[in-house]
Amino acid sequence: MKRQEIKEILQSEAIGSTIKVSGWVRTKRESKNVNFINLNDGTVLSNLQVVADVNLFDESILRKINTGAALTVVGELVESGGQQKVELVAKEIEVVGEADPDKYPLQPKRHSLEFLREIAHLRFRTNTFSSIARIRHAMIFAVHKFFTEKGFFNIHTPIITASDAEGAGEMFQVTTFELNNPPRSDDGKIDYSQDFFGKHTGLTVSGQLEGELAALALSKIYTFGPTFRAENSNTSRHLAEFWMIEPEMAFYDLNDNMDLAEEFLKYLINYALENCEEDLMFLSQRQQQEEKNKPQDQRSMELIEKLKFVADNEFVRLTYTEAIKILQNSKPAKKGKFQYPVEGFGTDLQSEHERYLVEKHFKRPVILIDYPADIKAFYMKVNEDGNTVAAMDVLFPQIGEIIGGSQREERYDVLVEKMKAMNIPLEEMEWYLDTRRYGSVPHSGFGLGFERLITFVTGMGNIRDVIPFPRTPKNCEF
RNA sequence: UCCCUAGUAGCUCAGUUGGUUAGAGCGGCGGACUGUUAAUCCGUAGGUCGUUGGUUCAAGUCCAACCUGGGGAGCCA
Repeated sequence: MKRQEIKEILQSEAIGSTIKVSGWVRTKRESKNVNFINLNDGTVLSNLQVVADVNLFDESILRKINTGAALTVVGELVESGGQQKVELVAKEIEVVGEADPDKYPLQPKRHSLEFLREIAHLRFRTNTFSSIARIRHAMIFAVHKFFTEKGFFNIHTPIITASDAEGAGEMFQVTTFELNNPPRSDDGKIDYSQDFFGKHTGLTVSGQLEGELAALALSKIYTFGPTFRAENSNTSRHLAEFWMIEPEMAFYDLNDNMDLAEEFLKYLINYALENCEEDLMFLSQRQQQEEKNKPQDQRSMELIEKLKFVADNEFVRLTYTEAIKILQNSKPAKKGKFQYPVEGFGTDLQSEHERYLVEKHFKRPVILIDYPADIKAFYMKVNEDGNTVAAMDVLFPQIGEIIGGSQREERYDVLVEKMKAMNIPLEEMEWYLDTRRYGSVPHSGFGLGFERLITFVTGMGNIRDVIPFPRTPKNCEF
């Protein structure tokens, strides 16, 4: 007999049919004549209740049915008298894999997220993490679906790269040298010409520069790959290894870029609302339970309500200069409540400022554009005023910057001047500059931190809980 | 990396101004009861108090350093 998955069983509710299921025991409740076993196979949040008549099964089998054990059950699907619509009356039970109840770390009770992080290899077996895993998958699929429908091509940009000129962060080094005795040149410096690639290499911090090359031939491309930053960041929204989506479009200006970013985010959120309802409802209840003891004003908006709100409302778009004015005239500025004062043009906006704009002033996502040139990367297009660049940051409540992007500087002379001023080694970037030498066109793109998106969609408070195996400073378990 | 904070049973936590055998709930185990819903009730085992050093007659409690977690900041996605 072919195994059926719990998802299809609960959908079909084929009363009276004999079926075979396999899964892991969540809880077992013993009764005089029957045992109730909640079985979960991960295909869906809900469990299937298996009813085992104690007179039908040997004591030695029933003893092995503990939380965490794997079972295959053959039985008849019947209407249930309890909370669930259907249940499985077992005829045969095979204990496929035992789980010693004395040692199995997951108990039928609530665990802290911090504890579950320490047993990340088992946390998939909890409602919370299986829900997140399913939503994460749905979002991966939706990303590819969105871009495919829009005529974008997915490009695999390299994971090992020699260009560390992107300025996006510290790189992890890639080498085959013996670290205690690397080859050295006469002046005592490490001689990378003898390394595997014949030069100094590292893990990518961004696929953007390579993405631009593809976009300036294929018109619209996107990357979706792992990204590595060796920054010593210890926050709830940074990972050393994360997944980033970077679309790059030829003949797009900053407005086109903003339109795409907003449409993209709303598409993804709507996809989750339409396809992950049960998991979202569970996470919503979980969040409300967790925040029950918080004072009213510190509780977050109900998850599904929050997602609908973002999907249904236009993002606010304003320039950096306008934002500075709003901040300077704000209550916290006048009362000296900001830890970092807003000094006027040139001030780098701090988290507290971004949060004020998004959470207090506008109460919705904000796209900030036209930042001062000196606080942004070399490749961003210089605006006509000469002081600002065509950058855009999409700011979300709670998580802050979810997207960073810009229109790129397509003018060869302007770009070279900028690179010189910012000490970018031109000789290593000739391949990039070739795109500006031959058939250069206006183009734009942005980067979306995939885990930040998942953090927002699931309502989780820590980015380490939305990636199966988080890599952070001092943490590379599993 | 900086600031704040925490580390006591498998998990979540309590532990008084330093004072004798370190407690609870949940989970585990044993039993009772029972078409149950993280079942309920009774009983029971389980601890090098993060590590190292120091102060003291005496340290879970005070001091120092380190390790690890959490919150915030910076860097950013």
